[in-house]
Amino acid sequence: MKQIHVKKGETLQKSGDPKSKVYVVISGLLRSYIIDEKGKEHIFMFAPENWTIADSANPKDFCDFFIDALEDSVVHVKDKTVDNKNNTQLLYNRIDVLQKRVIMLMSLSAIDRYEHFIKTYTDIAQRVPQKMIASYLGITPEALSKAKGDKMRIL
Amino acid sequence: MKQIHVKKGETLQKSGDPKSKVYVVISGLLRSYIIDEKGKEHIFMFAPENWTIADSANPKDFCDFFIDALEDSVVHVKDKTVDNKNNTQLLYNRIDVLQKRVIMLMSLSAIDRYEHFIKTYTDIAQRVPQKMIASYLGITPEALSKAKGDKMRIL
DNA sequence: CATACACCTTAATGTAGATTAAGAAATGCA
DNA sequence: TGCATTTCTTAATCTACATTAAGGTGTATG
Repeated sequence: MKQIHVKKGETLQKSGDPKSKVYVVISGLLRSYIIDEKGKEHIFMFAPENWTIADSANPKDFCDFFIDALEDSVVHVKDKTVDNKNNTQLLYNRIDVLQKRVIMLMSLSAIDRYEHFIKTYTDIAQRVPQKMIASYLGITPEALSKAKGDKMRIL
Repeated sequence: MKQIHVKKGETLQKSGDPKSKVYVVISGLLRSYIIDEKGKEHIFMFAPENWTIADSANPKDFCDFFIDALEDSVVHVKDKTVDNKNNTQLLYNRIDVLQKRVIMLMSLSAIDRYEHFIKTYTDIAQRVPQKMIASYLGITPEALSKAKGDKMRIL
């Protein structure tokens, strides 16, 4: 298990890479995202300190995701085949987050998803540009800006 | 690990139930779904033979999901705390499916999600009413009906 | 058989969010 | 400090999907 330093903007993993690793963020901030057929980015998740970020859970598959650094970061790189007792709890946590994510995408409006995001990830929300939050929420930056503006005007 | 018989329409688990189980479908078909604040159903997943269906992965949390039978089914009911070696692979598989689901919700149109669903779950698609597929896709039955109609007319 | 019920379709209208474009503000860099 | 680049906002227009409502089909039930 080695520890590496990555500069802001540096890419750790590209979609299609054969071997994906598990990255444990010691300090800084990483993200994972896809690029769809239209060339549009969709951020899948952010990973600040003490979070784990990794690709499609199955170690034998190719990567779906790009993973890069949004801030200068220090990262532990682990091999997926390394399996320890605690691993199961980590997997449960990831499934839990994913389930909630799908539910939100299906049942909440963009602005509701935004507010939930702000509440749940206050810290992250202050550290990434708004357009990245929009990407995470599954909407365009313009739509988010407008939604926020509309909200303000009502209050 | 006990085996139970459930009739079509029977509910195995309700949102808010304190203890969630893991259900392994021996025969028949189950589904999990949520009911949002507006009372609208959103199907999270279908589980035909040999599939596992379970709630929010963390065993200590309350259930998010309703789980019921769409066909007369035979189901193994397992306790989540029962942990064996194979379990890890099952968790990886679930994470993989969830990841792909989120990606689809964010990057594909309703009709594209439908076609992907048909391709991936041909069997399921023939066994559940269309309105349930719509719910799984995150759209209304009307929208799905229209999208299909439009598609036919173009070809 | 008749009636009810669940499901599918079609159509009219409404709306959230996409797209495009332009300018303003913030940030990075020489 | 000044310039360049990225990010945010606003606004006009467009489109996918939601909502509502009505009618049609199949199937289970008295």
